[in-house]
Amino acid sequence: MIGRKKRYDRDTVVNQAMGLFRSRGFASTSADVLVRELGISRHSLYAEFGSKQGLFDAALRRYDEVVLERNFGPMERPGSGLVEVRSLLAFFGAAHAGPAAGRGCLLCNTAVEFGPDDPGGQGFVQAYFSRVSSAFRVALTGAAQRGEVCLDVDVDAEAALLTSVVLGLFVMIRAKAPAAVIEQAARAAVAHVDRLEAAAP
Amino acid sequence: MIGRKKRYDRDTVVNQAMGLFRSRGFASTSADVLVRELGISRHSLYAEFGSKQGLFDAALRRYDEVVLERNFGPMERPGSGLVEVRSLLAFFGAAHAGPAAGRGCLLCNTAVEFGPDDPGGQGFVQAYFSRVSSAFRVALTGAAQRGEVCLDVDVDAEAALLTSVVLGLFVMIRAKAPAAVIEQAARAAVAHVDRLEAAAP
DNA sequence: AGTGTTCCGGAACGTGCATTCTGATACTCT
DNA sequence: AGAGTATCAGAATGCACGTTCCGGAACACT
Repeated sequence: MIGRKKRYDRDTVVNQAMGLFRSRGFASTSADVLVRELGISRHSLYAEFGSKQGLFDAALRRYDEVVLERNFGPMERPGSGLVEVRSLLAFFGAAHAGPAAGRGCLLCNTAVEFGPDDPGGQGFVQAYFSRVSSAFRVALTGAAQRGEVCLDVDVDAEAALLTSVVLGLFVMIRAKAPAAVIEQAARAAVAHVDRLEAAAP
Repeated sequence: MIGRKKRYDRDTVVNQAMGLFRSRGFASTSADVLVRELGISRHSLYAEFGSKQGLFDAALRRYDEVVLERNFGPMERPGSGLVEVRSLLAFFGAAHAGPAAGRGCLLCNTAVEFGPDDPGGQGFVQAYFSRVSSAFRVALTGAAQRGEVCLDVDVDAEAALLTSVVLGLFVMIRAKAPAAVIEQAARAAVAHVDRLEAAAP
């Protein structure tokens, strides 16, 4: 390797871009803003990522690897069950007060911003829906196998319902809906999960 | 009234603008597109609405008056109950195949596009959250008073949960998530409402 | 030190945007 | 018909955007 040292760190740049896109959306995060906030030169941005879209793709991938992994990973691992589901719902129910307030979920925001058009042609949004609903399915299937829930529970349908609930929570967290509504929704979702438990263990 | 006749109809313009903003979002619906699609001259657009934002405000108000009224109005009327709730959920569960496919809900989309920033300073998004959650609350309260549901049901929490569910459905309808997930989510939500019914009538 | 390569800061380019302006057109009223 | 007014179609304006280009600066190697 010859030449001048990079004054930026790729990982840091992608992480910060992830935060900017999450707060402001893709369209209204201008190249100017990116250069100003990321501490990377305009030239390097294009050399490293090709385009604003390229950086966005990298940010989406990173979001999947880091944030979705942290949130949904526990449900995806074998042996997961209702504990993990409840924990996730409680976490999102409190997220209106944390760093996600006014930002929501990057992938949910992207799904709405781009609508049916795929951003970047790599299927991030569809993979997102698939990952979230699968995570719930895995956890509920595990719970069913261990007898944690009634046998007549429709795992697929319940997983889809919980997917819808968390997407709705993301919308409300993003738009700063009243904290009470967010908290109550999460609490009622936990109560719903409780009701899936087998009556007689 | 003196002078040339308008060649546009204000109501039609607002309705069509509502559709465009719903499909493409605010930012990426350019003034060019509006002029081309609405059959209104550029000059008249600004004379009538002041700005693109002014037209957007009118579209949001119209959406509230027409679409929200049609969908959530039945639940808001006194005497509503579980029938109206179930009917709404079933309707949204089938919306992925209708004209809303790839478009979702204008106000949900706006909530995500603008995030915590109010579009137009008239509180449309917060009023939206309030209206949706209230509609569910009214219907559930009515159901409780008529003994349709168990007395120990937390009406506020259930209303918040259903709000979250429909917002999530809107996201999935907008981004064309798999039809099965949307249908299952709505079906499980209906089943959840069924379970609120009093065991012994 | 000198040379080649890589990166930086910022200017420059072309495009598309929201908005305003201009001359022509179509209508109402006398 | 003629005068006056409101609307129309499209050009013009000014700005912000994504992207490219350029001269200088910093590093690795001889």
